[in-house]
Amino acid sequence: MSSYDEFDAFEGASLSARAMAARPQRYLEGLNPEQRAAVEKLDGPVLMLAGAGTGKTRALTARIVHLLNTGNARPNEILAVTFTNKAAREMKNRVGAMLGGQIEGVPWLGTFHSICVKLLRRHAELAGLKSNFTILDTDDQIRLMKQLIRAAGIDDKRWPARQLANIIDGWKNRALTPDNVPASDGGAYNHKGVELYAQYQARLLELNACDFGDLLLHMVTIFQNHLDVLEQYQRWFRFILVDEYQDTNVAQYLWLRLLAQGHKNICCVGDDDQSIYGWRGAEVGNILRFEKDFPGAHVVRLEQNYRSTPHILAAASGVIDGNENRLGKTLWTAKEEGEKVRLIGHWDGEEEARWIGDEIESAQQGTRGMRPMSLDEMAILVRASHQMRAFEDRFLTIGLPYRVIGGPRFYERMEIRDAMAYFRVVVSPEDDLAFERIANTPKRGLGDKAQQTIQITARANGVSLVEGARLAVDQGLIKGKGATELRTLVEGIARWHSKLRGPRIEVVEDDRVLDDGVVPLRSEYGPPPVSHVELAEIILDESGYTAHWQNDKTPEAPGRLENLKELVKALEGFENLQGFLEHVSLIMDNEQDDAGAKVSIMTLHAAKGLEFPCVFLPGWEDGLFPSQRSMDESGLKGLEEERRLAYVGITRAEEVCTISFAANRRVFGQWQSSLPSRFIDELPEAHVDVLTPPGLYGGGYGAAAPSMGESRLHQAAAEANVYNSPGWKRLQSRASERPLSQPKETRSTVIDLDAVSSFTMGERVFHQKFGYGAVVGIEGEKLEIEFEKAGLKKVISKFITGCDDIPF
DNA sequence: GGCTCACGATTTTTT
DNA sequence: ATCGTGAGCC
Repeated sequence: MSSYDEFDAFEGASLSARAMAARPQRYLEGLNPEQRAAVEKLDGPVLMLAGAGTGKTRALTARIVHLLNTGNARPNEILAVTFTNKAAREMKNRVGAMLGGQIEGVPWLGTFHSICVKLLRRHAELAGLKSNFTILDTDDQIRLMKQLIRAAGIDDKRWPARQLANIIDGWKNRALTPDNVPASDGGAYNHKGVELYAQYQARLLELNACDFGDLLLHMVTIFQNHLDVLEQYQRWFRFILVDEYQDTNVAQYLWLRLLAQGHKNICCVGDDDQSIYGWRGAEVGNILRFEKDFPGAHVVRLEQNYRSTPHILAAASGVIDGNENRLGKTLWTAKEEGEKVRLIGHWDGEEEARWIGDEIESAQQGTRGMRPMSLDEMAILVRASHQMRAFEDRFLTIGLPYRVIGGPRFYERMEIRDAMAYFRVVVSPEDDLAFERIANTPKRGLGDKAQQTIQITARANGVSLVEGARLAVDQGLIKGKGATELRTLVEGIARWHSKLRGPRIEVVEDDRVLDDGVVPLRSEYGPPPVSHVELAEIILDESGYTAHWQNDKTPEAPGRLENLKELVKALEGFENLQGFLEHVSLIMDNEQDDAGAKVSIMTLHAAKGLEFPCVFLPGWEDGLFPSQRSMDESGLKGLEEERRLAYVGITRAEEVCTISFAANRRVFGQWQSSLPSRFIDELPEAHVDVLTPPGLYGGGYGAAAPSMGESRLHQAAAEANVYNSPGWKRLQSRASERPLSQPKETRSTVIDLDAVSSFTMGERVFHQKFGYGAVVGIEGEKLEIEFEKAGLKKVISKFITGCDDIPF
């Protein structure tokens, strides 16, 4: 019934559309009334305010399916944008699952960047580029800027390239081209910022390249300056959907607004309370202003939370209430009470890590009437990544498996970037930045002078660096070992390049553009002589790059070779090298599929969108969280963003949420004592349990806790300052010096019993994280090892492998 | 060209 | 503390 009702709202729909509308709509079942309203209100602007854990992805995907199923849109008329590839992938999968293979997919579902690449390749010439432009990552960006900075005679030590990159990124986020930068920003980068920005943009065009920010900026500029192009897409994209709208920056906002001007069917989903990316250009204002930007907007609030217990929700709400600029939502849940949010103070960061480690081990067994939990169900969410170390150290010591989420991505690793640069030069020999990177990697005896000669020769002849290198060698401008090696490299590149494709064959012109949403790529060549996977191996071998790491004796070398193998393996999933490079330039994620249950350690930012039954939130100290820097730089705005971060953290927890702080912490090598976070005061007392810190049974702090009654949590928290008294310091320092084997260890039955200590004193061993070292002590399965790089550590033997190759 | 030493920075991070 | 970078030295 209702399906017909809402369908009737669309006049002039074709018979086929009507027929499609009659399909069963199982995807609507199980949606709550608000979700359903957000799904079914198809025309006009819609703002879906989706609180944490309220089933926003579900509603969003149901909306796409509904658009298709009712015949209101064909797949290629829907533009659905996300921020991350992960989100895009998830949405694709869920839409695909709901459609059950009826429709191939939604071609214009992707990240802002991937969609812009697709668009920009079609209209590259309007931005002064060729359609095969390369996309530079941050590293390339910085190297390029450094060249320009030095060329301008600026001391790049006093004025780091990184800083310029941030400034320029900031401008691009605000959709500012060099000639649009407001005068008030003129002082940026020692008054040279705007000039260098212009130079940088010019250089990018010369290189036929653009950076991430350009993808959006170019498209916004094209839309603004070429009405015909804009109108074409305005007509084409009849329905627009945006995920995480609170994270959009000005450029993304303009891009969306321009495109939505046509049909005005734009549905933005987001949560102003989860806006935590202001520091990289996100404008909460975009979501706050939505109703003004899109008059007549329909606002739907998703407030039923399916994730957390009432105590957890209440604690989160109590904290976020402290923010002024909010659209306002009240989350509720049908779940049962559950445990209160737990709060505990510690003497220092190490003790905090030790306590959390113990808690995790007992949670695995299931204590205090709690069900036993798997390590996969637990996470530690920190404000800053340096906080992770304490946990890693502790968990390695007690043999608790953990995984760090985030951190350096696979494709950002040196060896991967080197290999990719090789592939890039082979695919496009005019890619100067890539050539620069690999020219002397591995070492070919090319010093600064030789590299300069190549640059000069290339520039003098108006050719690429590869060509320049060839000329320089031919003309004898480079001599000796370097010349021979360079000639080999240049010849190698030409040889590998020739293996990319087979012989040329006839092609038929095909200028289909938008009908299926994909630019048809037609092969102009016969099959290549070797597969691209084999070619990749050939390149890495013949260039000497593989050998370079095989000869490297540092502990990282084996891992790097392993990564290279993985890279080549990843190639198998692609048609050719070009396709792979395109994918990688946009998709920098790093799926860790390592088996076995592990506790997750990550930053609060990385945790957004995730959920765990049991969450630990350590380090709630003023200065660390909220971060001093954030408050110094952005004042109240910064503090509010930190508060939203607290909200995000608490709302990750499904069943148990434990907040902790330490009275003392080592920061940059200095001991520093700090006060509990102001956010702790904002937790509603009725939903919090104050726990007794370890080692203080019957002590002042422990006794104080139960008697809190009317007193504020703040007082309990402030008790941490009792720790600053000399007496406590003595007591505590004794407590923390207690040998690691005492009472706590007896509970650690998790340790792998198969790992018989087969190690001998003085044996040379290898550890995944610490590298090579020598065994200097053995206590059962616990080894004391003097690592060559990492120093003396105690490690469980199952994390250690012996090395039989080199006798120590 | 490769190594050592000193200096400086050091929130959060996607594409 | 620690990591990365760059200058200076062998």
